[in-house]
Amino acid sequence: MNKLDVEFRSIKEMCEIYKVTPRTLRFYEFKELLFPIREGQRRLFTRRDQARLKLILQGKRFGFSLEEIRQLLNLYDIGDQQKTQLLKTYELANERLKVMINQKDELELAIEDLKKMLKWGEDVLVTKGIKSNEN
Amino acid sequence: MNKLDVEFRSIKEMCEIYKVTPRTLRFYEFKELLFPIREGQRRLFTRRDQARLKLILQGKRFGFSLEEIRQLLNLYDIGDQQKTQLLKTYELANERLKVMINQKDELELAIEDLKKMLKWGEDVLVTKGIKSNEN
DNA sequence: GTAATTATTGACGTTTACGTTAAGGTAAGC
DNA sequence: GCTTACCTTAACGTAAACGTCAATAATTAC
Repeated sequence: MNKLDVEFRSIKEMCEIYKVTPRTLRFYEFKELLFPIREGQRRLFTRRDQARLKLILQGKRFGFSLEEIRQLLNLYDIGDQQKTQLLKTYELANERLKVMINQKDELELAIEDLKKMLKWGEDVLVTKGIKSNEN
Repeated sequence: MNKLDVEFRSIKEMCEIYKVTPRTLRFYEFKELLFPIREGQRRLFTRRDQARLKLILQGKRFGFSLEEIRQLLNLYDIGDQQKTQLLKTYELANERLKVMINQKDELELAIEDLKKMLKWGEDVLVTKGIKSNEN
């Protein structure tokens, strides 16, 4: 009966553990990303919901939209998935990876450009005696 | 009288040259990023507007918001700027650079994680005979 | 002189991922 | 019996950066 390994969690517990707001969890349920069961009115989040939430948060880090994440979550509900669907999901993730790598390259370029601009701006500031050139 | 070096440009010309929509240019004017003059009703974009637009598009690449860009544009209108303001602008750009570098690091981490997930997904697909392991 | 082109202002619509009240239900503690 | 804590649904609000009409005007082409 360990608090760290219970079957169900209240919305509050979920919020504390995963650093999200109640609104967020309800929103994810509304969007069919989570499927908490009910005890009367109240939501009880299962282990499955917790696993899914972890993946949702991961997915957000990857820049997936919630809708994309919803699709990706099917990758973890394999039993009832058709092969085609599964493969499609895999490919979706692959495409996202490409996008992310492009983003990274773009970002690196932008960083370089901004660095140049800063150097220029620094020169201007130094010339105008607003900033010293030490450091 | 070269088309490549005229004093004023119509909104249409601007759109073609800089790959933006009329709405965008009007929006930038509304937001006080551009200051086209008027010939009757019509807007005429000056060289200054063009220079500013280039910087706006650059700024967007850097992930600046339009409001931040509006402030940064003051860096190029130096004559009437107070030193304090100028330095502040410089520092704003510097902070943005830090943010961008953080973003890049985050993105690189996310890419690595996604790669791992893809590898795992690939294994699953291969195991299930949905995908071959060649390539 | 009329159609086509290009322009204008105005204003509501779009997207995403929630935030923010409002108004109330339920259970525990004292 | 009352407070307090926690929960619920419903529904409008928010941000950014424009998109997308609508209605109208001026210019140009033929």
